[in-house]
Amino acid sequence: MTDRTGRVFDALADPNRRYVLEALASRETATATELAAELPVTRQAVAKHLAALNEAGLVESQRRGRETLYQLTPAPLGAAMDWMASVGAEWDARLAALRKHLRNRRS
Amino acid sequence: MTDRTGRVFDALADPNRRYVLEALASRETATATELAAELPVTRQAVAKHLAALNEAGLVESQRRGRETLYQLTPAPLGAAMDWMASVGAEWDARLAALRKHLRNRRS
DNA sequence: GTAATGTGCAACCTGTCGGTTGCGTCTAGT
DNA sequence: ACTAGACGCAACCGACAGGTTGCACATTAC
Repeated sequence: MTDRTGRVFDALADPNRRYVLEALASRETATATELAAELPVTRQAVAKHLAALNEAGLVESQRRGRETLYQLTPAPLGAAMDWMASVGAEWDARLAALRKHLRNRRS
Repeated sequence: MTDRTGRVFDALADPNRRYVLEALASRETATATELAAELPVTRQAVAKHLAALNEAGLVESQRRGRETLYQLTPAPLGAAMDWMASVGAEWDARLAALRKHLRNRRS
């Protein structure tokens, strides 16, 4: 798996970061101060989270005047989902093989 | 989102833990000492990771004699994927609406 | 021009996480 | 019975992540 996918999971591991993603998903765009108003942490904490999300490629920033707007970029979610799906699928295949094997032995 | 999904992301955030999952996906079953042999850490470290994975519902343990076998339980991955899919989908919908709005304004 | 608003940066604190070491226990082999 | 292998538990440690405070800088409003 690529290292980028690792950073996605790392970004998703924090509850506040997940809330930020949900908020951005329903909002088109938002500033750090706006998001901080809905969370029990300071603006700087939110700014750090946004930096982490940006590092993971989940968010893009765009400065307009004195405020910087953040916007969701959900593409890396796909790669992460692919990894999970592959792990699950491989295991499912093993399980199916095992079941078949047991059925054959029993008969 | 349920708190259980949060623990899944938390579990997936560590590279060694992801390696353990991959190993279990290709192996049906494995012990902590076996897995530790393939990783640059001690058995106890792997045991802690397996405990975390178990806490997240991604792994089940089963003691047989003097060794405990670990086995993948990929079900919680589904819930985590659902969360990601919903965030991505909501954003996609917003983006589509924005595109339509822009196209209407331009015409 | 000046005050207010919004940011970014840096230092600092604290808890937790990943990891190790040490030890006691249980099971399997001989 | 005794030794070796596999565990679990607990204490300990270093590093880093999340958070706060303080401050300087840029941009808007009056």
